[in-house]
Amino acid sequence: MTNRKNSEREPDGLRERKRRDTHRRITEAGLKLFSARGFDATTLDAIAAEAGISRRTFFHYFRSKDDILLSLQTGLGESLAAALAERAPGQRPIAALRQAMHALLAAYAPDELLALDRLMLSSEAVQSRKQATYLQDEALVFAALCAYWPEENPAALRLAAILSIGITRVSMEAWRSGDGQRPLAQYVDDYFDALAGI
Amino acid sequence: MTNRKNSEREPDGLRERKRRDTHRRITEAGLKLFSARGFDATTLDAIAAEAGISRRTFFHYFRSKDDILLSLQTGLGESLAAALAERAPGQRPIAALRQAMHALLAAYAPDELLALDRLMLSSEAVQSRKQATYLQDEALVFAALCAYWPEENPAALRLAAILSIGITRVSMEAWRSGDGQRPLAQYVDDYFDALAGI
DNA sequence: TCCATATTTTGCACTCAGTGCAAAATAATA
DNA sequence: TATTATTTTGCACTGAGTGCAAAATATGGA
Repeated sequence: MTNRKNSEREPDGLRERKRRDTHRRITEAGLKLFSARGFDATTLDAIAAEAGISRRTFFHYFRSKDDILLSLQTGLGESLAAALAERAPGQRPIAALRQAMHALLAAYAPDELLALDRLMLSSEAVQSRKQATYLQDEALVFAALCAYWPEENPAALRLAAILSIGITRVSMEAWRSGDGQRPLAQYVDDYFDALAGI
Repeated sequence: MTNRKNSEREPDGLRERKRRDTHRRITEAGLKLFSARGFDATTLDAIAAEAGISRRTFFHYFRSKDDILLSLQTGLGESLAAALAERAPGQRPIAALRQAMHALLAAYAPDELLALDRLMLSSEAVQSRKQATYLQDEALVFAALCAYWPEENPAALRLAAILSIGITRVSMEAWRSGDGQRPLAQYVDDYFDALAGI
């Protein structure tokens, strides 16, 4: 503990490079085996072997088998909260959220997302944990909204947060079941438009 | 398979009575031990012993340890959907949902709910699965809304479903962290009122 | 280059959840 | 009571995940 200056830095010694590499190899091994045999039928022994490490070492990189998939989830809440920083002055929360979501969508890589989503569907536990992360995303968005619109009614901001995450969720769902024909952004707009007629 | 007329009936022979009793004993044993030692520290062996059955028999009653707690969850989606049948003619979906939630709330037993909720908090897996059930509730409410308001824009009904479940969630949260001082129904009203100012 | 130290990897032994199978115990029925 | 259906149990097994301590490897300085 004499070494390592209170973290923060991203050192680039052999150690860190190897660590990142091992992490990547485990992820790749997991994805490869999951898609080949399914999540449940893939044992940690198989993943460790494929990644060229011991079973025990796996747990120094991931807390559980689930986490291989879950760690690939993009931090929706964080991203949305960050994108809110670009709001226009005087803009209403909902309008700002709509704009923030469009900004995010531009950065998405559709095909990988679809494939990952399908993999997650194959394990009940993973699926549950994934859905639970939506609530955390919602909390992050709510916090950001409170910070940026301190004069608004918190209850209304809470609802705005619920809606933004909910719209993301159902838009992705609609987009996925339409196999990505229409662009994701259009579904998002449909839902935001529907908000007026509620 | 010559017996049992395609289920539906709730026979009351010795077999069924014993079965129900065992189920109840397992639940009670689980709750007792969970609150005494915590969820994770309670083994299935301990639960089986406390309930007076063998470990193997446990799995004829529950699919997993989690399910002891999860099976106690009230079917929010089903109840809400059912309560929507009482809607007034010409009433808007949101107004009907608000009314339906009030009808439900009247039937709730606060203290048990609070205790159960706290137990669920103690296991990550249980918590995730519980939160995942919200999405199923949402789907049920959405289906009911579509059935009752076929002329409305489905996207708007989807948002209404999202909001109704979301409001339930955050109301319970606020109520729980306020330790049940204000009645749950007031939180619900606060959120529905806030809807106007979004 | 070699040494002392910090970190990572590994093996081993263990606990516990959950499953498949077949035999034993118990209830229903005739 | 005898036959049949259902439930309970024991046993042996797989696989996830953990604690511990020793072995292997990287780092930084002399």
